[in-house]
Amino acid sequence: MNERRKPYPFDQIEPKWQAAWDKDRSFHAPNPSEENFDPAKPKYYVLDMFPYPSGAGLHVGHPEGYTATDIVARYKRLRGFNVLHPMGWDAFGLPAEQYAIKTGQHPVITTRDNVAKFKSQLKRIGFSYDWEREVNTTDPAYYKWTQWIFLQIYDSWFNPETKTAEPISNYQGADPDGVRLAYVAEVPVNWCQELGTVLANEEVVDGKSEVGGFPVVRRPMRQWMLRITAFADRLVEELESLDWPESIKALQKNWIGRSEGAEISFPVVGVDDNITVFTTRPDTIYGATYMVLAPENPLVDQITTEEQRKSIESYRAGIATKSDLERTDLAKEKTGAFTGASATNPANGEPIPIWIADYVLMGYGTGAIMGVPAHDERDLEFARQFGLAVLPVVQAPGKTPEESIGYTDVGVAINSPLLNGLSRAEATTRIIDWLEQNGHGRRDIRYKLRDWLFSRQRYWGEPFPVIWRNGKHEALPESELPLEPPALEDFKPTGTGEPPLAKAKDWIRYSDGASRETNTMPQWAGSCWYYLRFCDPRNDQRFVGEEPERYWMGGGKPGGVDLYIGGVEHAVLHLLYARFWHKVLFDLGYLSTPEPFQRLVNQGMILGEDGRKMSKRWGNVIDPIDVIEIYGADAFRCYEMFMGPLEQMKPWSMKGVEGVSRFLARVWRLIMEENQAGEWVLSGEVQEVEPRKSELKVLHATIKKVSGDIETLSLNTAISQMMILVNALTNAPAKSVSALRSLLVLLNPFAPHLTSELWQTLAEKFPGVGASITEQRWPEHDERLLIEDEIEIVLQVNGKLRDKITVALDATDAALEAAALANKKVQNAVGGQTIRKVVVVPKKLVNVVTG
RNA sequence: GCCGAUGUGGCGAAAUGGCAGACGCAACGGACUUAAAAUCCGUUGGGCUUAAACGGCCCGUGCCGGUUCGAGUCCGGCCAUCGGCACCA
Repeated sequence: MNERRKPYPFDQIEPKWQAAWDKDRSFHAPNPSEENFDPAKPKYYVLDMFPYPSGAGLHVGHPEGYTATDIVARYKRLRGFNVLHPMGWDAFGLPAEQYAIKTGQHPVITTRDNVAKFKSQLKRIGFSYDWEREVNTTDPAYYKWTQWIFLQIYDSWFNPETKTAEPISNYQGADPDGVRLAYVAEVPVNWCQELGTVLANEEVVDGKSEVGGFPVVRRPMRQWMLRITAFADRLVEELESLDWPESIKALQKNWIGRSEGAEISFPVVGVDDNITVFTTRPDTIYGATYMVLAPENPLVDQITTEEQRKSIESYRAGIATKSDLERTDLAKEKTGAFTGASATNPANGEPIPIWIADYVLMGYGTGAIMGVPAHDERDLEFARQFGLAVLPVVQAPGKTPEESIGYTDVGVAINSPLLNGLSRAEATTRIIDWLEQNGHGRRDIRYKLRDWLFSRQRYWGEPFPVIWRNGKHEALPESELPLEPPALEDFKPTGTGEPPLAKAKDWIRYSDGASRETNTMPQWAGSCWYYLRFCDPRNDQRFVGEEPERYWMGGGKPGGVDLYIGGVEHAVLHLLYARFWHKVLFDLGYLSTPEPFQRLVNQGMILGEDGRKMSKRWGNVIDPIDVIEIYGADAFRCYEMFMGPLEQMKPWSMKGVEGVSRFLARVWRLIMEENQAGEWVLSGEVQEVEPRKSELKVLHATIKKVSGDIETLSLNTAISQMMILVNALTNAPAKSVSALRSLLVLLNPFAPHLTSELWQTLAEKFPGVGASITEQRWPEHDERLLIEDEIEIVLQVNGKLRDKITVALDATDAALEAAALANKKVQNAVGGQTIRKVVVVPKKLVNVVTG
């Protein structure tokens, strides 16, 4: 392979400037108490979702979001902001541990190597991170505070009166352990045998583990849970004020799944017990013709009659062997079994049979429903399957309205004695009031969201700062943090559900009979608060100092992280968990804003050149470092932004990279030329002259467009506009130093190395240019220069373009109309038709309407 | 089924209700060169008309309809693709 001639010497200038930025601490953001802190500067916090440093290194998806934030960070600095733009490592997790199991190499070592690799790769792209703020979730100095935050959660409860988290010491009830925000419960959990651990609902996709795609089964286990459900309402409501994509808001709302309705009690005939159901349609109670319990519902044992016991037991046994996937298969027929018992419909006193069926889930509502075939498709299907009573709905064929149930075509209820004549909304209110007054039920809200299963049976995670004494848990004293995991030879999961840490007998022993918790926290723990640590990463007294927190998170309106960019895959995982922790810490008085991330943007996935998802399987994976070798980091950055809208999914194109690389080379040759010896020197065409009028116009149009486009993250069109400018300047006989100065500052956030080098070269010959490009001010556009004295007017007949004419800027409407009517092409198009109307849009067009 | 996003040239894509296709890729033609690469200049949505050029005309933003002097853009109804949720009562 012969050496490809480089379009400009990026291989020399890129390492040079990266080293210079490091040496000069160019991108260090001082905190309020530090020297060089300028209180006059507004703050801007721009954050990337920090990566898991895998052994494979960066792929092209990482730098997409990172480049966008880097452009914004550099732009805001030039605009005079104090910019917080940090990077760190989310380094606990399965791959490092699995690698350890395979090779025996400790995850600390693998993590260190992988971080070093990631960091050197990120540096090669020229990101302007403040590396002095680097954090690593696996660093004891970091997870000390993860453990500390867990203890704050453990020591809190949710006060339903104030709807906030409060210290457990405020709790007046008898059983504080029953209300803690972190608690232990024996619950059916998602157990993954292959991974040897339990998983959160959010980590299970289609009955398989999100990591690895291994089967997941339901199994009751004692686990640590976080009471995220207490915050369900606030997590939904407070989404409203956030500048997030609607799709992400919808995903979170959907996941939380709030539904309003009522709880209704049905007395069981002949047994001193009630079956409580949750329904969103209490107004349909008159149509309830049977009840269904989930097969796992403990009430089943109490109410089943002797004759039916056998058939109930065999049905339950059949269900138990089924996976969640089989159970929830929508295509299958309804199954169920009769308990022999019946219940009384509280609304009309009618006895109705009680069944069990697997279409009713123990995990939602009360694990029991009232069957209303007239209103619910699933109930109807079940009733038909088993020949249960189905009340005809309004105007069913062959039925008179008198025999029917439901709402008439004018929307009022019939054959529902308490509700007749009411609208659906009125009927719902009326029936709930009636149920409440008569002790049959109450208004209720239910959520799909479950409490967060927070413990894992893995080695490579934060140990819980908890000890057990006489079967009861208690907090480890704060002075003993960080609690480091024991040194282990064998990291393997035990396979039984007992955590690997249980093998470290010495470590477990705490003191006089007390022992340590052996579960570890899930990977999400460290990422729940890293954005806070970035504000004050070296503080060893507090998880974040009050002043830095107030400045970076509280300052400005409305506060929080000003811009957060990352992948959509975290919509219901990281982004929900972090909001939850943030709210707890906010309630406890540690934070100044109720929400962590004010503006969120998701970058779209980059596909392979073949339009498929990049994967080893298709052989279409692009390695960013390979691209940088050939085209340089600036071309790589610009191409990733030029591909298309940031949020959109789009395929990679090497030809596209080449096009952008050509553009950067044109910028280079605008200022540089090769001398006889083949060295690049300042071009003789660069002169201290005023730009021509046409150049000034396109320059100022570019300043305006690029500034606006960076604010809205329309980075592809910002680059287009700079291409237009460069094309215009290339055609100019003399290259004006002042125009080049502006161009370089505009392009600097996108191509920082190239512009830094060119700036330096310019400044050597023309001292007025100014020392360092990173210390320049962003140019302002002059609206007056954009105004033309002659403008083009579009002439239309009936909305169709017929001609264009050039007129003076100050031409009156009447003059425009006259010019249009005098135009030959307009006259041709009008023909003999009468002119009904002439629409004149000043400075734009004239539309002649005939009729 | 429900929720959300997206449909524009050969391709990636642009267009505050006002010239559809900016910018880039690819393709084609030209300049430079012994030649190639690189670079520079030009053409490029489809069709019809014309011997050719100039010009002229028609069609065109997933489909059907509506609002408007004017719709890629707004409204209503469909279709397709992608993503999420899903016997959630």
